[in-house]
Amino acid sequence: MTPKDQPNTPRAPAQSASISIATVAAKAGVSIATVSRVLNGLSSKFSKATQTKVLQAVDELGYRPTVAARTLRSGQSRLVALLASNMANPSMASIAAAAEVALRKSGYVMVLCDTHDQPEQQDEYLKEMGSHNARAVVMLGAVDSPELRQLAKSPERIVFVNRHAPVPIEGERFVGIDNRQAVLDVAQWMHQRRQSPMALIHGDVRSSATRERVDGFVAACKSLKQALPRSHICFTPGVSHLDIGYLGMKQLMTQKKPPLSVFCTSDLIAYGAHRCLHELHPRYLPLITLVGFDHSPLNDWIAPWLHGIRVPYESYGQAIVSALDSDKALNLLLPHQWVNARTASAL
Amino acid sequence: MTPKDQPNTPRAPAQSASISIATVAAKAGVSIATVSRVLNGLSSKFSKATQTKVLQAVDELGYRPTVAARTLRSGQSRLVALLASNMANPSMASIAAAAEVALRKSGYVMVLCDTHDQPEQQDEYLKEMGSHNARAVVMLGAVDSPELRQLAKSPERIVFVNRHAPVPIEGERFVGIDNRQAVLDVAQWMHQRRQSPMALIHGDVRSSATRERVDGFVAACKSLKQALPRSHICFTPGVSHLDIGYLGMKQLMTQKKPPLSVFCTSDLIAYGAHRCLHELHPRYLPLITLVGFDHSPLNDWIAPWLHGIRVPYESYGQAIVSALDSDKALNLLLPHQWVNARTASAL
DNA sequence: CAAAATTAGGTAATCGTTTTCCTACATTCT
DNA sequence: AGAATGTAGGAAAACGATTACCTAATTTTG
Repeated sequence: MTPKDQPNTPRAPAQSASISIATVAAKAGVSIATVSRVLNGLSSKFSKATQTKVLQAVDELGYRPTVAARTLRSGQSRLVALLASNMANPSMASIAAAAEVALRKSGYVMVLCDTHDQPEQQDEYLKEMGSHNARAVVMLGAVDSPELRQLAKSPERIVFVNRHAPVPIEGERFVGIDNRQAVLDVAQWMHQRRQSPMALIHGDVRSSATRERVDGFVAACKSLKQALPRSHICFTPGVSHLDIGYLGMKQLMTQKKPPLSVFCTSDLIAYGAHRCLHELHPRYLPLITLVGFDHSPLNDWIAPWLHGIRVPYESYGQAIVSALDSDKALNLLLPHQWVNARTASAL
Repeated sequence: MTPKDQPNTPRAPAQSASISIATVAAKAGVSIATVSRVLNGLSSKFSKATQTKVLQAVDELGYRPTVAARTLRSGQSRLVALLASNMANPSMASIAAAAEVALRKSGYVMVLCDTHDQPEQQDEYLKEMGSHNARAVVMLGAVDSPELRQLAKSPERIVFVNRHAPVPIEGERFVGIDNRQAVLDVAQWMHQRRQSPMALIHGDVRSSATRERVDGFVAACKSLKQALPRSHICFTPGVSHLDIGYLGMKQLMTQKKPPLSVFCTSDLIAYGAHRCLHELHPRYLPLITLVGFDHSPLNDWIAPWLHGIRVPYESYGQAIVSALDSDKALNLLLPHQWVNARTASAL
């Protein structure tokens, strides 16, 4: 027998008629190249008539380009990775949700990664995204790491959200709010209401956002001539924000003059503080004003006693896309808002 | 000048020495094929010595395979899409976070998609994932749609979480909890505490999870001879779970005999109900027992007044991976748990 | 010891696009 | 009219892996 007539490989078993660009080209009676051009909008490369033919064929066949082939050839993909430092934090989840919607609308596909604030994890993800030819990565709470520094050489491929780059980056794209102004608003509000003594419970200052809030608040107090003794500034390292709040408040209540108003640099911290009062000092609950930072929509329902700065997480999505598509450095500061508690006291 | 010596295209600008499998092969002194075989563990195709050489070259070069090329050739990717019906729901966010970690650990990459419970969005995403050659899709609250029915023909590529497939599927992979048993626990607990009259506020029963909870609770009440009149079962279509709870409770309080205990089929509904009591009937707050369903860890902090069924969302991640890797139909029911409120009343 | 089987590894086809050359007209400029 | 420019579209070379097929050497088997 000749080598030809031995088709013992029975072909791919009825592979549901995988339609490729070639199928479309055949149906439309044009070349593969032309189909590609029409699909990619390379105008002045085809006539109106051809375009119609091709698009109709695409439509009838329900053809969709194979992403892998496109990515391989062009070296670019529509993947955008969102590296979040801690998805358990509801505000991060909000941002992720908003980002997903906005990215999708712009034709991107979002990959979600939780770095747990660990450089090794972050590096692993960054490498992974490299081998996926990811268009960009959105750093929602970046930490310093070798791979990040490497990637920072292409600043158009990174967007920093809320927390600035851990090392200064030429051409940084940033999305966040004006933390200094926000905490100034907080301090002024507290000052007007004469709710001294004041106190501050804050998170880890390795995050630039927290640092800005802490420094800004301290500075604001000073300029308003509001006392904020060292003993009224609390931070517990190594525990969750909820515990930071709980422990911080517990400590504050041991002071000779317990504070009448407490600013917490995140809502989670405020939740913790509230819980502490609730459990250990219920009589103080109506007397102490708690101010948080984030103010997710859920607050109106489950923490109506909480004042604070509302961060417009819904609009982060669009902002992130803008930063992504910007061709130069960008520092997008979204408008924040002071929100009064819905109930009179911390009850 | 000859056509040759006209390199006016200055090459890709210092493209950081893109290293491919060929680079590795050259360095290790073997063929491309051998490198590929070593990397894919095709043993009995290379010797120990070769393996060492190759792995060392890979290591020294910091080589990582290009995902697109691999996907294109093999027709399979490590992408897994998580289609969530509503990421604003904290329990979905919990599941997403858990799934991400577990999938990553098994070498998958998770793509997050929010379908907003709309069939068109869901279909769009399913198509998108098709053109990405996604390994599988995890449906976190599936709705019926043409594309889903199409995909259902390969049940090994779908995992349904919490909510069963909208149409019966041969070989369905499912991850969730035993809703019937859970609501039986609820009813029995209420019964023992003699907290009649009882009431039920539930979500949209188009979700199989909600349906099971509603039907199960009604059946349990009947078998326990607990009255649960039609007027004490509330549902408001077309609004968020928070509003369902708020409006449901408002309605219940207009009854001649307001309920002493209320079962809500989700925590969000319970939050809404609580808010209603807080705002409109504060005197009833200490008297009425609220029971929720989900019990995210945050509840201990911000809703300590809430009883309920704790759904082990942390372990969903591993379960989803198991379902994914299973070669046959699977119905994974994870253990739930009754959780008492941390405070005595709804205060 | 010859035949069969196994091991080790190279060659080249292939996956489905994008894109660089080309060619062939049609139009506009000098 | 001849040259230059623009428009429309085809042929074929990448992109970077995987894998079927083949060869040669080595080991096992009868």
